[in-house]
Amino acid sequence: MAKIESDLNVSRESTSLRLLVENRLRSAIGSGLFKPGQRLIERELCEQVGVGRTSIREALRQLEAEGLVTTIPHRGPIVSTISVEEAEQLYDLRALLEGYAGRECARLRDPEIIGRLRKQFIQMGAVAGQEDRSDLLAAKTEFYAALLEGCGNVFVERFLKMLLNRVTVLRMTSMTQSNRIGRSLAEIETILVAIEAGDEDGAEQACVQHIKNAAAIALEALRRDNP
Amino acid sequence: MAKIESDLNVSRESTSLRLLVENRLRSAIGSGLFKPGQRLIERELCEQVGVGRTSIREALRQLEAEGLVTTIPHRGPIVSTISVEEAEQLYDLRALLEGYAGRECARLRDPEIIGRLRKQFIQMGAVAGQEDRSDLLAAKTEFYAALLEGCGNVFVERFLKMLLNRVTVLRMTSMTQSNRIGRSLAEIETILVAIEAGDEDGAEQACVQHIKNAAAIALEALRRDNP
DNA sequence: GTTGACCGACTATCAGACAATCTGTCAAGC
DNA sequence: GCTTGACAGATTGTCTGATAGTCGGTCAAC
Repeated sequence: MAKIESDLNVSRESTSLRLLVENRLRSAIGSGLFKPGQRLIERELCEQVGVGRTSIREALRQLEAEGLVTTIPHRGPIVSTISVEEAEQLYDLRALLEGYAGRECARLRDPEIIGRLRKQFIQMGAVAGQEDRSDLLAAKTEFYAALLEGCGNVFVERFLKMLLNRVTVLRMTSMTQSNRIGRSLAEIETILVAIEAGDEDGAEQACVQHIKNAAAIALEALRRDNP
Repeated sequence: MAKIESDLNVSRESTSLRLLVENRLRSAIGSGLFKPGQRLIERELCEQVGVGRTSIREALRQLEAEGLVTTIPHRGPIVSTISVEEAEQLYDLRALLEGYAGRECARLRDPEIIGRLRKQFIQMGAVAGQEDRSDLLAAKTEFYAALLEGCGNVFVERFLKMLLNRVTVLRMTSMTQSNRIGRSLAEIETILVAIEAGDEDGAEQACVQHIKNAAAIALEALRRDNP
């Protein structure tokens, strides 16, 4: 339905330098270039990104609203750290929301969404053996994106995206455990099968269980690092 | 635990003019002074609030992140409108999150939280007969605040606050229906009783039902106005 | 070891300026 | 009459420079 439009969108969203800065900083934090706790000094960011202070500041406000950075008054912004308690709460909420998303996906059974889910699942299986995990992470991200879209609730989608941004760092650690990959794939297949079958309860359960397992790994790693 | 600290906090949060502006604008929108769809012209806001453009803009970015205002590129920010579909989704998510909050309150049974809930419930009963509904609204807001805090999950709390900001306008319309007050009070009592009894399922159910009822009224009113 | 003054590093905020872009209008042309 | 194109006004997007306030650390004095 929106395909024609998007084809005409040559570079219509190039508007707003702020959004570019925002995404740049977001990915810099997500990729670990900026580490949790690190100070983000406005002038340095100006030089690094090559824009004025105004754009930097407004982008930082946005990230602050998302919880990705924390601004200490008269001290400046830092990359948000996450305590073990917060991580637990974050995963609890994620389980709740993703369970809901899975249930709704199973209820609605949008063919396009299911196609995207299956495609990414196959892709994940294909790249699971690679040494470099970035392809796997990309496929998993796409899988989640389809799941969130499929629930048909823009608020759930937005909130889950915010949560996902916050856990990206933790997710990397929980992914590196190679013995987890096999089980993770199996869990995702369970989700997929339940959605395709329209099994609402099963899809919800599978999503919740998947998050709980990922949470257990991530939290253990976090507890080990931050005692 | 935090009581001593908060007593010493003379005016420590007076820092950051931006936050003041933010809350000012938030309440202006919430109270209906700025109506949905209305344009918010930066310079006018500068004059009205009495601060520079920087502060206005950064506060607007924050509100934009919360979904309270929408910025149209090169046109400027407007107070967010809400379609019927979005309102439905918003209430669905609210039911999910508040159900969780109620369940967790019942599980944790923090005496301080329960005290606050009961106090606000009594207060609501006391002012329910008043012509002016602002006292009732205030008590209800406090009740919710205690409920959110009591769930012990900062993310749930933050998200629900954002959702509540978005529905405040709708809530006013659903509140004005005076025949709803009695039932609303009864529903809240059900929630309170279940929490006090530690009945997790009951608390969740009661919260969800309460939201669903409120949603039905609000959505009907919305459909009537925006066909 | 504590107190107090001082300095440097930043942020917080403001004011002014210029370019880019959207909107509406109004006349010209078919 | 309807479309097209040009033009002006309004507003944002962005940058720059400047001032004041605040935090953290240092270092001497008591």
